[in-house]
Amino acid sequence: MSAGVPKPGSPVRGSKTGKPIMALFDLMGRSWALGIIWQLSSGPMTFRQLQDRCEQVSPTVLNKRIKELSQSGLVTRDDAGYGLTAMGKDLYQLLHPFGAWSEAWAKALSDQEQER
Amino acid sequence: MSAGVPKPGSPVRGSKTGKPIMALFDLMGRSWALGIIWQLSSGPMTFRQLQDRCEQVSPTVLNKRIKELSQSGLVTRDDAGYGLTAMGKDLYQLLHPFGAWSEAWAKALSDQEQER
DNA sequence: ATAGTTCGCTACACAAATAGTAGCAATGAT
DNA sequence: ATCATTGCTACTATTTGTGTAGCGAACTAT
Repeated sequence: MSAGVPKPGSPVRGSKTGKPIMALFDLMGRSWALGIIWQLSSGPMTFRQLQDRCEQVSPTVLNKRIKELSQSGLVTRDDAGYGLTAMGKDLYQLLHPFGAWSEAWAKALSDQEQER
Repeated sequence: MSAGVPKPGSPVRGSKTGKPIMALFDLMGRSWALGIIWQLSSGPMTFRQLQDRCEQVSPTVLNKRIKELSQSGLVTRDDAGYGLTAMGKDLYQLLHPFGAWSEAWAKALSDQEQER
């Protein structure tokens, strides 16, 4: 049922409507997609550097994600290597708060474990 | 390589370190996880209502996601049905801006298509 | 010129996740 | 007793991801 790269307006994995938010969720809901954007936020890097940063994600998937994210206008490649486009950086701005939130979430979960 | 429900501190799918942000990305990077939180933000609902809202996601996956999100402290169930916990609502606050962003993204992509 | 290194990536076999359909046990209303 | 609705579970088919090996091109050093 997958329809290739999630593109707003056309059906995507798990969504026949293609509502932009669903297309975005599909794109972000693929393995390592979020991680790749997260890592690239610290600046452009080579394929292999990116692979290392993403804890040895398989080249198969990395290449696939890169192609998808490129077609979605979030990632590009230039002399410096792979990096975020303006739109990609824009998305990262929304993603950034998740870092701090995840720390609080981690703490809440471990506290909750203590109680048991 | 999956390690069940992504839990900060322990290895997760695609991450051996278990850094909170990676655990969170793993959790969110599963099919329909984001969509479920998105839908539940509009209030509690039954299993089947949620399934309908999520465009007929298979019950297998929906049930799996619900269990994962419950264990992660983001979703609960009460008389009114399934709903977001306080922490879940908190996460949704971060997720909310993605709605508007995805619309802009959709527009940018279609404009880009016009140019070709 | 040649040998070595690093690069982006492809090929392939295996494992895991998801889709999609059918249907069951429990509950409540008629 | 019948029927509808609930939250699921079982099952198979397909898709997606993992993990390893290695190729061809580009660069570097000898």
